[in-house]
Amino acid sequence: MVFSLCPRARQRRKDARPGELMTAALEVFAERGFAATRLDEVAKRAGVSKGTIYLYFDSKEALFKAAVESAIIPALEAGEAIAADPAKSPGEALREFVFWWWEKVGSTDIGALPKLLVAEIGNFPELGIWFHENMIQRGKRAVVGIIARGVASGDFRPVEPLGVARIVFAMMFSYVLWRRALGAAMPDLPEPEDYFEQALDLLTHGLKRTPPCA
Amino acid sequence: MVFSLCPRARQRRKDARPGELMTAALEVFAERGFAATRLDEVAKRAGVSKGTIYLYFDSKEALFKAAVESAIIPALEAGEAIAADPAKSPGEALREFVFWWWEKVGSTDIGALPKLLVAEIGNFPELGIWFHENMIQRGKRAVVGIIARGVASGDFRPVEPLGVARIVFAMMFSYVLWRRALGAAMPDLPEPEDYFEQALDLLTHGLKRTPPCA
Amino acid sequence: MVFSLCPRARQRRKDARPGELMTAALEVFAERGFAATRLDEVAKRAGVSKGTIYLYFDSKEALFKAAVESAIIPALEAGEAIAADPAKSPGEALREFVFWWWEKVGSTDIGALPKLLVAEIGNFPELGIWFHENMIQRGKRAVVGIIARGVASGDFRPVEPLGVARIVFAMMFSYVLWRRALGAAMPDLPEPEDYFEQALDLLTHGLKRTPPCA
Amino acid sequence: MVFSLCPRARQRRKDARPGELMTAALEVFAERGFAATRLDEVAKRAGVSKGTIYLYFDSKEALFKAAVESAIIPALEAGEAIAADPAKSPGEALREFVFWWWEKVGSTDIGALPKLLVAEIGNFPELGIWFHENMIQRGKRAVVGIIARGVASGDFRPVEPLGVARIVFAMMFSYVLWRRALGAAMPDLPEPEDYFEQALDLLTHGLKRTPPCA
DNA sequence: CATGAATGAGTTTTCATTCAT
DNA sequence: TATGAATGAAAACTCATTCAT
Repeated sequence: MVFSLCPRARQRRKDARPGELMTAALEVFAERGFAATRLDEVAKRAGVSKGTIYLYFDSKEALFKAAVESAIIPALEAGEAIAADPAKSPGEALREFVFWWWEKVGSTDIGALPKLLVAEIGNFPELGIWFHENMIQRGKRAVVGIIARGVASGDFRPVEPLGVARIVFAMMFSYVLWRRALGAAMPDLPEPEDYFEQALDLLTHGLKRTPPCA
Repeated sequence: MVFSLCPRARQRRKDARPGELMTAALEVFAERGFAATRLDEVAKRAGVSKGTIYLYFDSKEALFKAAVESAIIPALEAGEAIAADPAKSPGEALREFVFWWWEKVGSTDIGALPKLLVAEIGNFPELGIWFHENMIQRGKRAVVGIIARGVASGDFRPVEPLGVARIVFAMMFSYVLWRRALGAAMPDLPEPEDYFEQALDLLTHGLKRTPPCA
Repeated sequence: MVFSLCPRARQRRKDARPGELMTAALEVFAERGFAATRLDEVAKRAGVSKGTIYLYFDSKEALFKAAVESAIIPALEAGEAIAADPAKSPGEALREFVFWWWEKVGSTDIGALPKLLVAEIGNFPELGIWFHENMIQRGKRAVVGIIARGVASGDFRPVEPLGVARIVFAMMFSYVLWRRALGAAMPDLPEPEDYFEQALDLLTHGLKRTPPCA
Repeated sequence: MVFSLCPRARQRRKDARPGELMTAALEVFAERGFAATRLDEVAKRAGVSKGTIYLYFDSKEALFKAAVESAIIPALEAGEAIAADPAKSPGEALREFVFWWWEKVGSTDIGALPKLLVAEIGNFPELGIWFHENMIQRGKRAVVGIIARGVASGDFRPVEPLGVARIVFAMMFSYVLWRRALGAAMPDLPEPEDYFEQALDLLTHGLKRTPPCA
């Protein structure tokens, strides 16, 4: 058997195609936004011709929505798995949540969604509502659970759990945007481990020096 | 021929036109993104006809850049004024910085820039570099100064000032994006005062309960 | 004043444009059918660029419907005027109706509709219903009135008026189609006056020789 | 490998394919017109895949022409048989011709041709010439023969035979178009027997009441 | 032979840009 | 200056035609 030097012009991969197209599309949409994305470019990245897209999707908008959902669905499923493990201390659980999120969400395909969302929400308002209800709310609930447990156990000060969740999300949301959107322009952006470690430390111990006991 | 009843009106109008156009443009660009923005819509919001735009700007891109700069310049000028007032305690100075930023930047026209930046950086990479160098770096330097002073004075723990600045910016950046982009979809978004107050409190005192002195 | 040798590239004739476009469109649609008509061709015949069409019509289909209606409406109005003049003998009234129809309908722009209708009814069924109700029914009613009057007065045999109307319409419908569609292929097609004269004579007196009175 | 249980089926199928395709094609072409017809639809109606069409026909146009001819050829052959039977009275012969035409032409696949012809003559002028020469002329000659015989025998008034043939064809042509094109929109269209009976009666005896012999 | 996924030329449609008024 | 009708290049979309299986 020999290796084909030139890839076959016409491949036949009906089953794999939609996924390939959605992956390529999500990439370009996240890079350029919906309106600035040319289907030619998506087709090129998926290694097919423009017309092929229309075998699987009715329109550019349909492709956009399918691509977004295809990234969201595994995130949703992953979200189900975030069970606050009661064996862990609340501080440990929070740390695990953040690192789990980065590994399974922020650093994967799904991590392209926040940028896309911010950019396109003005043009696809229903996308924002969907995203908020299904992703943000759900994530916050997980964090709120952890914090509330910590407050109840006396590990944490009597803080407002939702307020803490907002800060945690601000930190994750910002990092993924900075990395995805401003990556090239921000050479001083730290590695995720360092960033999250440092941020969690600050969040945990605060800025203020604890006065020595008298 | 008839006499104009108000001969100065047109003159005044003429001088104000570029500004009016840039304001309207920034609004629409921030809402829809560069590619999805129609000059028809910008013209309509500015109350002029589409052709008029071309009397003042060479192209859609020129208008975009002018609109962005017109929002950035006052922000830059305002930035100059953030002198860390040595009379204030570091904690107080940080709080003042955050609220000043919201009042003078986040809640004004300039607050549209982060969304625009996130959305368009893929299409206008130079915009990202410019923005990072002129806005983010400068802002961070101000915060770093405050934190370093606090650490030196013993008010703060010996934290890494740049790391703190990142958290502070994450909090501001996220809030302005949530408000601008997700506003309609997030009915539970708190008022800025509450959000920043709560976040600063957390940042200052941390989550962890301080154990009572033995 | 001199005559402009080259027509101005950019004319400004907002009020006249829709009509010009619809006229050109009806022409091409009638020639080629809806699907085979290219908007480029319509634009060329109307002396504008392709984009101009979209200033006045939302889509090719909208242009099609507007063009059809614009031809139908004057026909409808003309139809209102067909009052069976009671001063005329029924034979005379029938003759006048047929010639009026040819002059005001068959030989005008409206005469393109039957061909268009036959060709496009499979793709635009609602067009057929509209056409039948508004044009065919109305025309038949006029003829039925004339025939019924003739039967009542004893000028005509006791025929079924609707059956006669069908024959009269068959004759008009066929002629207009033959002339419009097959014109080039049927060099022996008679002039309308001769055709209708001959047809009316046949219809009036029949084929059968009247036996001489005994 | 399995044995085919019915080894001849495929063979028989293969021979029948072109005919099945042409029948399906004529149907769709007559419904939608040439340009609006999708080969996908033709294939579906013929129960094969789109690619199969190209095993038998070089192009859409070739399929169109073949489908048209396949309907025309039996009509031509049938036409040869219309010998004016001298045993019949001219009135009887005319009546037989019309009913023969309906049964063998108008109500069969061939009856789709007039609609197709009217619709596509602008795009296929040669089709019009062919159709006129081979179908219309030939049919008219048959009718002209009958009428001339009737005039010569004194059964008919001394009418112009070609003029009569035109009326007879107008009646047949209109009916087949109305039925095929406007069928759904014209619920009051009479049955062919009634229509032709009534029309022939009118044509034979005329509208005018014959004055009683003095 | 038959299939139907893939292609790409050809159309429709959009909209930044121009320019006669 | 200001207007907005007109333009035409560019992008979305369709579908006859091809070809690997």
